[in-house]
Amino acid sequence: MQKNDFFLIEDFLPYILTQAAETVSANFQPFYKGKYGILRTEWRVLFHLGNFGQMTARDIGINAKTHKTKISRAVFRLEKKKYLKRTTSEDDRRLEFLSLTEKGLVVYEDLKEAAEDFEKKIIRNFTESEVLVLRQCLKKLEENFD
Amino acid sequence: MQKNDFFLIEDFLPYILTQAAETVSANFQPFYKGKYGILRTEWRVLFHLGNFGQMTARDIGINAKTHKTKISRAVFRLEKKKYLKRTTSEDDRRLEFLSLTEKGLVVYEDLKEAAEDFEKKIIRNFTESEVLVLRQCLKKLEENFD
DNA sequence: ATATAACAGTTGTTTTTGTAACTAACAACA
DNA sequence: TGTTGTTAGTTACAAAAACAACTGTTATAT
Repeated sequence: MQKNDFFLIEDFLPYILTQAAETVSANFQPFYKGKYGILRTEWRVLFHLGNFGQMTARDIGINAKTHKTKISRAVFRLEKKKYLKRTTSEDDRRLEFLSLTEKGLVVYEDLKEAAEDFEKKIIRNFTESEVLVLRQCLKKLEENFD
Repeated sequence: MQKNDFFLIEDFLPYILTQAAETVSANFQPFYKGKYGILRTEWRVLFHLGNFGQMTARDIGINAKTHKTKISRAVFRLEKKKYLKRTTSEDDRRLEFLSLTEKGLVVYEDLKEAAEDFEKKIIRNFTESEVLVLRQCLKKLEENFD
């Protein structure tokens, strides 16, 4: 029972999208995991705080589309490494304002450089227009599920 | 010490690429996990066999860039569900040829339909040219790390 | 032949994630 | 003021992934 089958897994967009993301992520990971022993979610929290300054776990979770338990654990580990500090809000004592310590800021600045270099490297064989379209497409993919 | 800082995590290509992949994957998952209780790696193995016919775990691993322990356990679970069968090679008794059972083929055909529909859905707001460039870019990203 | 290395696949252990239930604080409204 | 519901964040437990060590088999090379 051989089917007239035009479907190819290697052309299936969700598959090749995930493969590309996994390859890129696997190659970027050494910069933060290898050098500082932090996981991807910790990298994300670090970069949110480095980028936006003081934030609550809640807001990081919303912005990074990451579950609160994952954020909670990442915050705990970054705190243990003394990369961030917490301050309970006076207005609403459920909230904690998170911000980077001096030590965390140093790590962030270093990883920011690494990130910039890495990004340049992965698009070195792209035209400007390709980069623009790629960004546009990734944005549209997200919007499809809002 | 406020830095002159143009880096934005939300523009960082590895980040938005991963975010897009995670969003798309999370929305596709219900089709195989919800309906058949299989995990992503199991879906990949199923689709490799449905697509290419008989294969060894080794070759699936190479093609899908997936570690052999992950493949091994996915094969075990698909076998337990009677979706695939194994045949030890006569020539090299380390090798096992894997192929879908009738039952596995039925599941594959159903999920193939779902995949085709899903893909159409996620690129519904894309121009033809955008899809082409997106595919080209994802391919180039992979090639950067071969 | 036989020792050594390489390979396909599995198993055991640890680490990380997912999910649900929980605590503590606030909000809404009778 | 209660009482009920919602929210921010944590914790406990189960599921899955990562990593290393293992078994059995084949290849290589002396």
